[in-house]
Amino acid sequence: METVVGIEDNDDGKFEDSGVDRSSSALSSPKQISNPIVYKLVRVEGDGRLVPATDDEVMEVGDFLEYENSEMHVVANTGQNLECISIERSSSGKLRLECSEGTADADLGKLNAKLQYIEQILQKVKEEEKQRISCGSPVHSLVNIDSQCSADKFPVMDGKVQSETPNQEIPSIASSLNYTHSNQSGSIDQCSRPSEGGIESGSSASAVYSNLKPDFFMSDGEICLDKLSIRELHELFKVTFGRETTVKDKQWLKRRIAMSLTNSCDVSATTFIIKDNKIVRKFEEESSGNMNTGSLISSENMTEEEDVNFKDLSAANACGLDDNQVVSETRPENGLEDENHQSEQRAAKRIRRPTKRYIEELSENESREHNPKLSISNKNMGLGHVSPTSYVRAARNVFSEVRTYGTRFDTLGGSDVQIPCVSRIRRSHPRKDIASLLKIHPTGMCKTAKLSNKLLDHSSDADSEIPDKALKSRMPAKLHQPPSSEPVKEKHCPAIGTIELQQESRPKRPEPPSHTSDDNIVTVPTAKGGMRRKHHRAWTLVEVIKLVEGVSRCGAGRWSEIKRLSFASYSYRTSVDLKDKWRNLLKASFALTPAPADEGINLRKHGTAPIPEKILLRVRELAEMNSQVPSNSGSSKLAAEAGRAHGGDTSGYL
DNA sequence: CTTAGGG
DNA sequence: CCCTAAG
Repeated sequence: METVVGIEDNDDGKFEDSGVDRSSSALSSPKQISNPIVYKLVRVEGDGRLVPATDDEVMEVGDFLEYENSEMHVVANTGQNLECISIERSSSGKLRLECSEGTADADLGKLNAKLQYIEQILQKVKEEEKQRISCGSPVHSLVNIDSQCSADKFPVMDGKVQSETPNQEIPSIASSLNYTHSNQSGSIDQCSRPSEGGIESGSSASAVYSNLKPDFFMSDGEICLDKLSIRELHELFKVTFGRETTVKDKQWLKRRIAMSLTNSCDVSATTFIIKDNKIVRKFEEESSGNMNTGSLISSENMTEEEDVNFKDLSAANACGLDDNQVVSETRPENGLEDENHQSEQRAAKRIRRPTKRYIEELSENESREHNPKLSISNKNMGLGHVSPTSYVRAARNVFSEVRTYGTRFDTLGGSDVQIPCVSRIRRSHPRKDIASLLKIHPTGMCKTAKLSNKLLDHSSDADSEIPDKALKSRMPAKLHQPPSSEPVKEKHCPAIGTIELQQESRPKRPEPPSHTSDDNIVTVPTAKGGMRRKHHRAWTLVEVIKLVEGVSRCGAGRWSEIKRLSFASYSYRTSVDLKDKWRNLLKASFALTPAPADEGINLRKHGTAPIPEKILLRVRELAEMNSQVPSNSGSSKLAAEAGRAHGGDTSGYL
């Protein structure tokens, strides 16, 4: 949480130096790609802070990533190391802090022991996998990943353990993360790291497992936990959480354990997998209960993409759950089980689904803490026990629009709870609750929001691979990508916007200035008393061009079509946005050309000539075409110009 | 849900 | 941009 705050601080840093950011991301991206963990693209600021990559960023890197993906297996090792390092660097400070804060030494010791144990298990598994791989199983890629992950994890997991683990490279940070994670979902860094690891391991492990014994996995998964006696569950709980529990509720224990295992970083996940698939399975069922997960797991021949998806899903679920749990748990540190229980339930509720608006708000605010208010959003959700399905559903609903690949990325990001990524959903309606949340902590909420996002994303992803996504095809992207949540861009990181701009503009030409980077988020007081945020995302030249192109192709008025065709990659920019922008363009184009001879002149007039005249001309042309009424009585001007435009160079453009 | 228009 | 009405 605290870490999150730090991110928030970034605001100042709008990354004007997007160039730098980009470069960094680009550099890391390939490697990242190789690593499942790395998936999340993160921009490292000068401070060393990690900023979640935006969709745009992801897109940019996307090519890279995709490319890499094909080959990544080989590279993976190197990539991971690098990534780890980078992460470490950036986040280490925070992480450590948390660590210190975190669990008691005793707990740590236990954890370490557990981790070691897990590690051993993992080793075995790896070996098995390798053998399998050598045999030529398709899983190969997965295996590699897994091994890598495990390696990372280990070091990370036990800072103490380091000596034992071969990888000393990995900083103690990881360990701190893990612990922290279990105790608190804390800083972004932590979250991202652990979650990633966890996800990765989990997915990989699961994948592997599936290869080995698909059937078993499928059928038994849950059962194992069920079979455990309460005492055993307690034992497991103890190991997992480093403390004993008096709770007798088997269900609760199972849930708890499963969740923690899944979530918890590498170690837990790994252990989990290795020891009992069941647990994992269980977790999945409970959390996601999705066919998707199951199917993915079950399929032996998973493609990389699928794997990725799977990972994402698991990660998302895990993360979400974890966070929730963590939060709930942490608070009630009193240790009363009852409290924990309650908190857990609450968490579950929370996860279920914040309103879009809510989410957005959260991301922006970055409220560092989960507010109790979150529960409000949850209100809607059914209480009782959380059914996995409900989660999914909620998520889906919320993100229906968002769910582009970007969303998926989010999922990854989701794994990192910390990263502020909220997928931005525009049309959500503001809610009072939200408003209150916002007011409360600008900083906080990130986690929650993220979590929710993750969940949502995942769920959505899981549910579907939505055609759109598929179309877009950014499957790979999804892998690499992180996080991105758009919301982040706008709100948290101005940088994102900048980046985006760069991306787009880069190809053609840098846009003027200001724009991009700033997301002006202005909160406007509503009569109701709620605050509504206006996020402003400057239109880049590229976007404008795309829009014009789309209009030319589909015709004005078919915004949804245009959106699908030309703005698939832009999760923000709704059809309404397109419409609005077009309206503005029309206005501009008319205004612009009042005088026929002045193309050059137009420019001169306003120092700011964001939109090239050619485009405006083109716009005018299109407008005319649309209207098909050159003879508009109303605007002679328009007509005249239009005519001129036609004759002129305009047509050539685009 | 998608459009269109107003604010 | 946001919001709302209308198809």
